Amino acid sequence: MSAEPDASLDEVDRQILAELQADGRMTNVELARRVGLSAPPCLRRVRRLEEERIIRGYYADLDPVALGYEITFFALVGLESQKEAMLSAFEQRVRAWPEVRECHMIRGGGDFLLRLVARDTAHENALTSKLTAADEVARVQTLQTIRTSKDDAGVPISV
Amino acid sequence: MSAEPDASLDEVDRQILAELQADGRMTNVELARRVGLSAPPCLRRVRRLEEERIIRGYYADLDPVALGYEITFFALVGLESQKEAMLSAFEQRVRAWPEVRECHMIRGGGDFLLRLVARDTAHENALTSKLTAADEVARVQTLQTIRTSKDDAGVPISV
DNA sequence: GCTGAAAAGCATCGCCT
DNA sequence: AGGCGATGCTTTTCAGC
Repeated sequence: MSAEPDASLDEVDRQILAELQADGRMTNVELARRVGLSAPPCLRRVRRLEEERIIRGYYADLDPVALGYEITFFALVGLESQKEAMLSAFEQRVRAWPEVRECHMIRGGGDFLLRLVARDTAHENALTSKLTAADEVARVQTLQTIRTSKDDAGVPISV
Repeated sequence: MSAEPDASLDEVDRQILAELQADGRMTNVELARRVGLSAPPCLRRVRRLEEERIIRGYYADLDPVALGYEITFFALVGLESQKEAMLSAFEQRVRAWPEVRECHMIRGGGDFLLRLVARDTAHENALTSKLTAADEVARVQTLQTIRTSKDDAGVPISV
């Protein structure tokens, strides 16, 4: 499923990826200028990177507060058992909750780390209760974010 | 610092945000068609949303593995004290580490949740050691991701 | 605050190096 | 592989509703 047959990325490809990671709406002409190519070969490289799923998509980064989500929090969730059926059942359950934005299974058995958003404290409490009440769930520890000093998407790119 | 004077987003604005959150490279003509506007007013709305920092930017979503980062992990870091000077010192320290992609202060005093990427296990161990060795740090618990079943950027948008 | 036309700029193709 | 030139869209501005 993941992208790299040989991961044949030369320096120009890495520069393209770094530029598009920083500004995904840049025009191809501007991108070409920055990496020192003319427009057509630059576009061909971008298309190849998209086809090989090295570029997985382009997203607008929105202010959660402007959209009514005052709270971002994480939850460490421990399940009743680490049987695969139960792990999958939990994953399927939270997949359907729009407030759960990320769900990561953690090494060590039966634990998940979730990232959630909530409109306010009442909404946050309701979500925590809904997690605690789920059949598969044994314990929930919420980690409420009170300040975020760094929030970079993606990965570092050394060009 | 955050964006909303009145958060005057009508239904069309929300639709625009939902579309651009899903595909940040969509042309303005296509966006206008989807939200039922002609191109010029649609572009004006997008510009307004950008100026008010409701749209904070656009980025390409890249495959970490293709760029050589096999491992994503989280770290729960407890500091020696919760004095503001020590909290800031820790934040400044990790701001300079490119492998630390997110740094969130957690309610309850002196704890941080970090998201990090590493090229391999050796790199991950080195990062964990570097965290443990930092002056401000009392304890580090790494939460290694073994499978991610949901990884949605942004927030849910009810149109 | 929208529409429609027009100018400028961009994406993209075919061909050449 | 990269560059050039041509074509059809897209973006962007501006007048008018």
